Amino acid sequence: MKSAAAIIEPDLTDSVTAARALLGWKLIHETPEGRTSGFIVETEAYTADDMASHSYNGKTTRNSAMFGPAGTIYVYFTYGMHYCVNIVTGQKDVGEAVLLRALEPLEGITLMKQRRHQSDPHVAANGPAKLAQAMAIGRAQNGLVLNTGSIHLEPGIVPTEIAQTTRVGITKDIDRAWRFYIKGNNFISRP
DNA sequence: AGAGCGATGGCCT
DNA sequence: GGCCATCGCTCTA
Repeated sequence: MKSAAAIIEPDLTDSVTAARALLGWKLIHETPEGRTSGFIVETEAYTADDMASHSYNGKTTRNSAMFGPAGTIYVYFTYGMHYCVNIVTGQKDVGEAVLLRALEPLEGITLMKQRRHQSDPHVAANGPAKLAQAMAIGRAQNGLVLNTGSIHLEPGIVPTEIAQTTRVGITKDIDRAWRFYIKGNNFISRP
């Protein structure tokens, strides 16, 4: 029989909708050290006409992954020491993405805590740079496409209630309420 | 060629 | 709550 063997994945067409829809999905990274995974519990959307977005001033070598097709991983380095992980959304050649800000650890928790030099799983991935470190996602993973390499996205949990706020740590277009998190979850970066 | 700065986190008070 | 470490990328000259 002809089943529509749909690889279920969140709709990444609209970046803001995708930021909300990604909550609860399971992010997985397979590395030689082992497999780590967690539920996405906090996100932020960045769009092409958004002054806070890295893509606002056009494509550069740094942000080129952001102009790839939806599902591409965009990793950037900031503050001289931190990596942050995004899932590209929207149309190819239009720079839009969803920043992953926090995970609720699921598999490989010991490894995540080791990478983070922390004993408390609650602080293992409760911030964009912590998430990147706990999952060992860095420059080498920039440009990977979800579910075609070492990084995968799978269905996870269905959020009970979603909270929406303004975004964190930006100085431009600060009024857009494009941060989403699972209300009541203990693994988010801040209320 | 070089200054300025950033979608942060950790430690200090 | 505030400060600062630290460096690649971007923009300007």
